[in-house]
Amino acid sequence: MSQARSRRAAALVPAVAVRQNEPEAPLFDPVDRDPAYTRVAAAIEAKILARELRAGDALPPETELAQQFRVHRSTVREALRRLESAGLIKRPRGAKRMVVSRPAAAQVASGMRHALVLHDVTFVAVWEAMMVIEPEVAALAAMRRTQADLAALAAAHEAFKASPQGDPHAVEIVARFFELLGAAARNQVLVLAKQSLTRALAPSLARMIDTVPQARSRISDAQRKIIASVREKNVDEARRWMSKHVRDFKRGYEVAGISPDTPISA
Amino acid sequence: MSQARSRRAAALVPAVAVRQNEPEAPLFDPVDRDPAYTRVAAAIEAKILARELRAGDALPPETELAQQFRVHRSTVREALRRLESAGLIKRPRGAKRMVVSRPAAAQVASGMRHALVLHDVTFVAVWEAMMVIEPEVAALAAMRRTQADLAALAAAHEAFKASPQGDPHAVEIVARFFELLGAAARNQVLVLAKQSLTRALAPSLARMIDTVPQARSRISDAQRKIIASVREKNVDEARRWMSKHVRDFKRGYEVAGISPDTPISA
DNA sequence: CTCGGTCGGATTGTCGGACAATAGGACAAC
DNA sequence: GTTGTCCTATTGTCCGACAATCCGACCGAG
Repeated sequence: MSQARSRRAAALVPAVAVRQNEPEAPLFDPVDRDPAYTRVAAAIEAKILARELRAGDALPPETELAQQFRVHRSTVREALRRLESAGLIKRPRGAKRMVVSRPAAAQVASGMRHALVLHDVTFVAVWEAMMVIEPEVAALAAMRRTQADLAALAAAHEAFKASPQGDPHAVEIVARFFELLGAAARNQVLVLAKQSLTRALAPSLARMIDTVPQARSRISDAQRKIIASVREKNVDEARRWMSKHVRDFKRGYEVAGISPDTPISA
Repeated sequence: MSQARSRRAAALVPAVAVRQNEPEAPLFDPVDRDPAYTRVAAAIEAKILARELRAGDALPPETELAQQFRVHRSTVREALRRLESAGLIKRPRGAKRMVVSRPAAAQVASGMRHALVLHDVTFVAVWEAMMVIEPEVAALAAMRRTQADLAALAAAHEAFKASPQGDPHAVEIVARFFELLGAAARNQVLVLAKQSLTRALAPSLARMIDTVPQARSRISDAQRKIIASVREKNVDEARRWMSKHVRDFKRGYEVAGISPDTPISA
């Protein structure tokens, strides 16, 4: 560290630097010269992660931040946009000051969705991940579900059955079923991962449901079986049925004539 | 809430708004009045997701964007910071213009890590997720690994064995082992999810390894077994050993006297 | 003809300053 | 108490400016 600093100092005095030439250890680190807005953002981010600024706290006004960091207000604002997009701060509707916040699940999910879409991730890849995660989540849900969870799941199931053929909302209801199951599993990490997957799959899933006639009844059946297993805390059954359920999605795609290698475009 | 809203709306059209007052169906949607920088960011983001702007393309200069959107350059810059933080655009070292890019895995992972940390997610929660994902990833890796994958895994394994007791890099090497296995599994989605988990766990894992004397040899053994199974394409064995391996982490924490409910603080 | 130096144009990073709009609070009027 | 009014703090947006730096072109020396 102090090495690096003194070396960098030498860069300002060419005569010194030219004389030494050990081939090892690149002699010069790339001089770190990131823009001020980056550093300001990093400084605030650090304070948030270190809990010195807690969720709900209001940030000092921009002018004050500008004074403290000795930069222009515009620079502070650019830093704030950074943090805002990361979900670390936000302005509640109709509030003046920015407040510290914790990134919402939806935010993380949307970030992952962007990544998946732009990396041309295929349908099978997402499906495979679901095959890994969802059955285990169902199993956990079967172990930990409460009465409230069951009620919510049942409600979602009814909503799906009630949704008319060709209803564009149907997919959202399916997604909600998955999310509720995640909630019942009481594991925030898996919930986060799951949510990204369902969100990514939703658009193409919608096409599939509309194309394959028997899709709706199969989904409905699976939901019923899963709810039953979860109600009875039958862990293995829950896992098995969810496994079937997810596997069915792929079958649906095949029937619908959608190639498994289709990238999940927005 | 809706009271306040209708009041504000009523200000714009007093006569009409005042007359009707059904309590249901909020009568007015909240007028969307998001700042310009949000809309600019959204507009560019849309073009990127729609592939009209492809990764590698250079964005028009800020002044030009400002002209096109009819906003000031400062406003454009705030929008750019938004997209930059989302990983949708970036400035390659020493490039002038911004170029469109696809969010790197590390970026998504760090986003998820922030979320996990700030939501006080506990060690067990992350561990549980690993228990779900990692064994299946190992299984996939056993099916799909190439010679190159094996070589890389072996190298990482050797590096770990060679790392001196108390080496702070040891954890990084463990993490690399996991990442390489993910790469061998040929599923970008799981890789993304995995990476977030190992990153989140790394700091506390480091403490654990330094505290528990037998941790190093157990990890080393597990890696050896896993590599062997993957080499022989023995799917079930790979899954089993990885399962053991991850389970061992929790045991290590218990031995080290770290409570499973410890939040994974940075 | 290749190599290093120089120059100008294009763009970004940062700054100073300005102003309208609005949230929040205090306070008076009904 | 509710409503209207005024004040202040703070944000959203703009204008204009300038240094730093990258790039490419041009040029002179070996």
